[in-house]
Amino acid sequence: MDINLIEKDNRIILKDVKNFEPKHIFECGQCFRWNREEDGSYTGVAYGKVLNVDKEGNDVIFSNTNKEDFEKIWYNYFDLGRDYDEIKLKLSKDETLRKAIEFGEGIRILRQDEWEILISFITSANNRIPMIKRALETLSERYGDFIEEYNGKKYYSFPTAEALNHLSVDDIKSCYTGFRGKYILSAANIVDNREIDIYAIKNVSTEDARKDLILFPGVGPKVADCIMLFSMNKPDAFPIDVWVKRVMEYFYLDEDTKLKDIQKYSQNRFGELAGFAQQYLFYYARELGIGKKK
DNA sequence: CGTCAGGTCTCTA
DNA sequence: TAGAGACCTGAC
Repeated sequence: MDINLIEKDNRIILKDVKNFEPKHIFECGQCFRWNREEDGSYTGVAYGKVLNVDKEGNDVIFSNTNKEDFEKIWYNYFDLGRDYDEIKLKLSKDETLRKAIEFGEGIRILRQDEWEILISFITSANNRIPMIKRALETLSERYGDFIEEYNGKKYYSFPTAEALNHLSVDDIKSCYTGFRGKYILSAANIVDNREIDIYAIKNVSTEDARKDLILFPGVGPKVADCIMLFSMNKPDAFPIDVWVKRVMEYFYLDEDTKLKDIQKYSQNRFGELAGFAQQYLFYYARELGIGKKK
């Protein structure tokens, strides 16, 4: 995407940006450490930096940053090199997706850190979003590094595998992780001891990456697909959570379709763009409560 | 008080 | 190989 950017006063302004809506990006279920401010902007931490993102008209404003970090971190993080017009055009041939895309037109898939996403989605299993956020924030406050205070709030980086590997299960459980604490510690152990190189998995095929990820305890097919989609640039991954299951059954399939059959159907129907379809459908389903039983 | 939430693990047939 | 139960925790 062509970027027309202005740098001033510790800000980067991207002029006339299409396919970029902070609410859609930060609330489509892919990230847990971005929070809405009173003015409607979002502040979050990624790659050890604090950033505030806002939109004014068609301009996107990144505050608390500079051109160097924009080029080094944020351009890639926000997937700004990808042509979302083309993706939307292809997916819009499907009538349900056309509506979902219209609804979440500003979604982009973030390119997040593999380790952080591994732990984040292990934490997400059978959990609620506010609880997941609280657990990850607590882990960061206690075991990450203090970065800076921004608008009166203190921000911490996500703890490293090494930092977590030094802890006991009870330390990790006391961060509201519940029964997932043992999985988190185990993942820290595996990554810190380099039994699995979490940063090399993206280099193998989606099918092989899924097999590698499932070796981590607490990682099943759904969490593996989240990790691949949200941190490994594998857009053919299609995580099926309760919302996606509901929306797929509601629009495309019978009730009580088995996960494996939904997986097959989606892969077949959406192919290389399945992950993007998943994001539009998830946001559409969750915001509208589609298929939710009373 | 049960139920349930961004699933996965364990055990059984 | 498939299906049932258990599982931290807290909000309803």
